[in-house]
Amino acid sequence: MLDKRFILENLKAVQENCDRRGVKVDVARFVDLESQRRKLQTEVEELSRQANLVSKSIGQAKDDAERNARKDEGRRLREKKEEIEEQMQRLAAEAAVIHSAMPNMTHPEAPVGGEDASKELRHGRVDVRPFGFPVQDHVALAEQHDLIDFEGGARVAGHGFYFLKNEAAILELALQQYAVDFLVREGFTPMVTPDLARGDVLKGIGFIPRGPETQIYSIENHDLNLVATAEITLGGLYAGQVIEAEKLPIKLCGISHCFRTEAGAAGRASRGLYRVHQFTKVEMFAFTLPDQSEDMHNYLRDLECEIFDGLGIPYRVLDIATGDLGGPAYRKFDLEAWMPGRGTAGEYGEVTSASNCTDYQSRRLDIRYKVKGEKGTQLVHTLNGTAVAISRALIAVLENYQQADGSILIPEALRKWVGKERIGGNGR
RNA sequence: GGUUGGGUGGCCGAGUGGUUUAAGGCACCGGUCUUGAAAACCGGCGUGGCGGAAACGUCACCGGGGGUUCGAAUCCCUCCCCAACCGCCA
Repeated sequence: MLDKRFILENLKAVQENCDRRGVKVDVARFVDLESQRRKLQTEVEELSRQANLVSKSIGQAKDDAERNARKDEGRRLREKKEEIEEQMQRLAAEAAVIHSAMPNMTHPEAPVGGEDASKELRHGRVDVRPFGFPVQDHVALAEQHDLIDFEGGARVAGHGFYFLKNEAAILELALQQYAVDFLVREGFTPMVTPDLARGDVLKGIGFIPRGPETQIYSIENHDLNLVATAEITLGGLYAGQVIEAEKLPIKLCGISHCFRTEAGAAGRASRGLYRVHQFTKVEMFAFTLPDQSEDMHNYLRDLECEIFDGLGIPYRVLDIATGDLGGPAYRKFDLEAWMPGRGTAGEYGEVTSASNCTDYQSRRLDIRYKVKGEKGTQLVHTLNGTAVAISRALIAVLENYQQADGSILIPEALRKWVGKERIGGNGR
């Protein structure tokens, strides 16, 4: 959520921001409703003040007649107040709908435009090179080496689910180990998080559970939902808390399963593991002081680069355009890894993203910090970034490390956890 | 799933209809004392909205919502959450 006062004082800038981000919101209408509501609020407060005076005077009434007269007066004031409060609530309800639709403000350097306007910032350490033999996609490779059972997944849970088998199962664990090991050395606190969370936590982070457009699986008869990312639980961890400023920044690394209905996403370039209903992810999350968040954002992006450099996978970094930002993000960087088997001649596919959500999430979740010796509390900034989304990373590993003989090398960095250097060929 | 007890300021915690203007403590801030620090003592100290240049004024807030009343942290209804124990269970 944006700060209401900020919206009132910056109507034009907020409207322009919504337009740039392709969100249809009538900011002027919100300002109008909110101004009216505030006027009524003042009236209500004046009536409350009078009613309080009447209440206090009752003890001093000299007889029953006077006492009763004052009670009548008090009742009259209360009824009038309730009437105005009702109007106020109608205004507030309409304003709240507009308010919650407003996206975060945007970093001034974020490229303006739709998806195609996203700007490439740089490439990874490893170059994309021709293979010199016909490449296979990860589905074919997995079939050849008996690594993934899509049919079995479908039988048990439907399309979009799968069993990882053999080296793929080991690689899932190895990728987690690799990412967590790396992040712990960077000072992140490792956490295995709940895979379910309450509706309020989802909403605070910016997900909409149980709507017609929802991407979230919900549990029947409970206010619980399967999380789409550990961002939800890590952000929710500090909901309603006040953090001492000297403890910031807090850097957390969460391991969770992620569940997404992917409603409406069928039929696109989503073969095999690319777009699935469940996957495992190692997520980075940070709480910072407001003036730390931009540096933290760059840091998270650079860590993502280091992780993929370490795996030896080519990638590019995108500064995501305004029209393609989610609601809470002030700025977002994506890493797209080279997937040689994707499309007709290989394509980049999104593998991580890092967002600076400034105070947009913390305002709704009520996460504040307090500076020792200073009065009051302020909202923290929150950031999140993918360390490794296993399913997509697996695609990149399998496809980039395939060899002319059909075998697949294990990336050097993962060998100590996989315990071998090659799938197929001489290795098996 | 069952039973019981709980939810009050940054934290702990008192408080069963009107000096609650939310006691007291911790933490924090200022001061006295001290070479310095600690301790002790004195004073200050919740959050948010609105008005105001400010001093200040005013309203709201005791898990959420609703109700009773001139007046609710306190009484009633309802929902949520937390803890402990029991049952079941990897």
